[in-house]
Amino acid sequence: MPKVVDHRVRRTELADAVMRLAAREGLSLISLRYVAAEAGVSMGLVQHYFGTKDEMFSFAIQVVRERVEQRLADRSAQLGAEPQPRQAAEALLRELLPLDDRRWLEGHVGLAYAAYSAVRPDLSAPLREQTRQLREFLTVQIRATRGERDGMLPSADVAATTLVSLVEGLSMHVLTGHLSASEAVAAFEAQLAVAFGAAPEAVPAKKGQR
Amino acid sequence: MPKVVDHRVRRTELADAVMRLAAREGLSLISLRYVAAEAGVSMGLVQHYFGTKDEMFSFAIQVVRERVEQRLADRSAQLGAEPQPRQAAEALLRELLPLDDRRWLEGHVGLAYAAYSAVRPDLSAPLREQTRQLREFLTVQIRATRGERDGMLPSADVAATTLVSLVEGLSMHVLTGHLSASEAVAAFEAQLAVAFGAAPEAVPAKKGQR
DNA sequence: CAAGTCACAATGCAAATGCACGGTAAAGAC
DNA sequence: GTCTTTACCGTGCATTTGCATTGTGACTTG
Repeated sequence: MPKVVDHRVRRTELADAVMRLAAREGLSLISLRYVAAEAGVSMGLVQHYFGTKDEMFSFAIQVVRERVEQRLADRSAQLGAEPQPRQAAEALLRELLPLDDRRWLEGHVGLAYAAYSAVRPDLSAPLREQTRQLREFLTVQIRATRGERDGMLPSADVAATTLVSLVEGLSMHVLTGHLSASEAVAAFEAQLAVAFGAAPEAVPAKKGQR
Repeated sequence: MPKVVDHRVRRTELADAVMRLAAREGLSLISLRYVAAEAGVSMGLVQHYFGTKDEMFSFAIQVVRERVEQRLADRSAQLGAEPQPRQAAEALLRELLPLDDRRWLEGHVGLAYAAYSAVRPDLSAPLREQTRQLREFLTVQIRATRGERDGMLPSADVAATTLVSLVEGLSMHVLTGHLSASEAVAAFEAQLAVAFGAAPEAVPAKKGQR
């Protein structure tokens, strides 16, 4: 074997270029040459590591998914062994909102891919599994918190579904400029209180405009 | 003037072809020739009515927006002059969920355009205004319903923001196959009850799987 | 009927696209 | 040393792209 090159590393570098372009200019005008230019390499190299454009795209979306998963795992570990259910749920979901540059970029990529994979369902299968797990986790956390009485509150799995979908919708509205980050956070926090039936703890109602 | 042709009509026919393609195959591979073929016309005709591809796209998104607005207006009129606030809110928001073929198609187009316009903010400005109005309307409805005591409920505008974003997120998850329509409806209904602080009215918890 | 205007068709074209392919150099195997 | 494998480059190519341009027939107006 000649020059030792870790394929995964190189491919990930290229996937990074893809993501930058997807976030900055949109998925549509991503070409092999454009990716090569963005990554600062030759086009032959891109071809060397990805036989086809679709393969490159699939890999890139997989990288995004793994990163999100990693971030969630990190955040989870950071909470310790026996975190309070509500704190855990809040931490994980908040991690999905586009509240800083990195997550804003990832959100854009995610949005682009959501539209893309709405047409190519094969690509969205792993992502689907990921959100399913998240929903399941939330259901458990919610159930653990309010075992006693869940009066007229929605059932735990409905509450979990609502939280996940709400975060998705809020993210989308932030990314498209329909909402400011602080508005999104306010709505999210309020919903968290609803789902866990927890203390109102004086929602500050700080509403920064755009 | 020779042959009388209503430009708006022809352009809308073409926009319909664009929307069908966007929903079926995605925005990315829409070409002028492809649109022409889908509409069953020559490519010269497409060029005749749209000077440029971007112009065609802008027009198509505008049509989608106007249709949604029209549907909301119709639904609103259908409710009579003095509808109950909660009924009105439910009807309008439910109109936005992809619960039948037509709205499923429109949802796909909307998702594609959301991703597209996340990169071209100029196109998303009118759409932004539209959701702003919807949010405002909901705020009024919510405030009207629970004037008396709004104990630990989130403030009316936060509740409105939450509803709109939730519907958006639920739609997205339905369109990408993460949720079934009935799951989405269940979550939506539950949230409506939260926002309006209304009767639990026995959420049937019917959860059809995908 | 002459003239002008407009709807639409057909072709052309430069640019960009994804990909195939051959070449080169370097690093290990022997 | 030779040989083989691999990383990477460069070019070529058929296809597709958006758009310009020119042509043609139908219709209205004078």
